[in-house]
Amino acid sequence: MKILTWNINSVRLRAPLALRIIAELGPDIVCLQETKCPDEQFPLKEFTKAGYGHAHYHGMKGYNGVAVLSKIPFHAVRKWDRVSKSDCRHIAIEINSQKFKKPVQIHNLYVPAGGDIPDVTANDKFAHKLDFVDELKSFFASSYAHTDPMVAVGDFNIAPLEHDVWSHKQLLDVVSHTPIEVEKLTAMFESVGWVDAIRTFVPENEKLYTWWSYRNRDWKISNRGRRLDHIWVTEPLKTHLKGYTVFKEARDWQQPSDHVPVMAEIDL
DNA sequence: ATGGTAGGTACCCTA
Repeated sequence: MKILTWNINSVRLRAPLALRIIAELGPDIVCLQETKCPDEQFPLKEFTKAGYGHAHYHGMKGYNGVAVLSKIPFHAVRKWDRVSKSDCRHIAIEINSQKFKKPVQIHNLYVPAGGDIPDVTANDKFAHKLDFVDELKSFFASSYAHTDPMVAVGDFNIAPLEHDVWSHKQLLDVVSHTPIEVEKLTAMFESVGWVDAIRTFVPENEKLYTWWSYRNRDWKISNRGRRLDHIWVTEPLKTHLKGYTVFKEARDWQQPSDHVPVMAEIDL
């Protein structure tokens, strides 16, 4: 089972790129963030034609939005408001697996970016981001057990490790890598004993990025990246992890997203 | 220290 996550930054503009990614990587389940698309305008037909006939999406006009597209059937579709906002950042599905007695929960998350100033009193968006991660921590801790088979993917907008950013020192005061954000994400990580699936394949002392700003003359030459996109699994799935892809070449395509697709292969 | 780009919407917001 291949599960792919990608911050697509407009699904209407980049559905053709999503189809190209699908053709090259062959994921079973595709989780998108920043679809920026109301549900009634979602380009479902293009994905259905490509074999992704099962869909669950939750979007709004202009901002945010998350979607799950799948080759295989799923059930128990859910969506949540977070931090008292209906801003389309958290949905989930369940799939049946022969390997586990319980269905596997798959959560698709778009954590708020948090604005520019890393100060909750000066910046409401930063406060909202921290509250959002706090709420996810409580949600996972109270809703699930460490023994539940689960996957959480998405744009978490936080690069927790020193080598998840191009310069740990220079980004300590930059939103996405501040100690308070890392502390909150770590608490969420511990809520149900998540495992960082991609870092089981790439050692922590190796640089790994999934996002490069649009605001660089040449993203590849400056290579000031961050690892903002994640795939986490719970302990029961850890020994079932078979491989990963960070599809960097998609950053070089025409009209790219600033995020690249991240995929994990899990024996389910 | 600064400003740089992109998408959606409506001429400014968020990233």
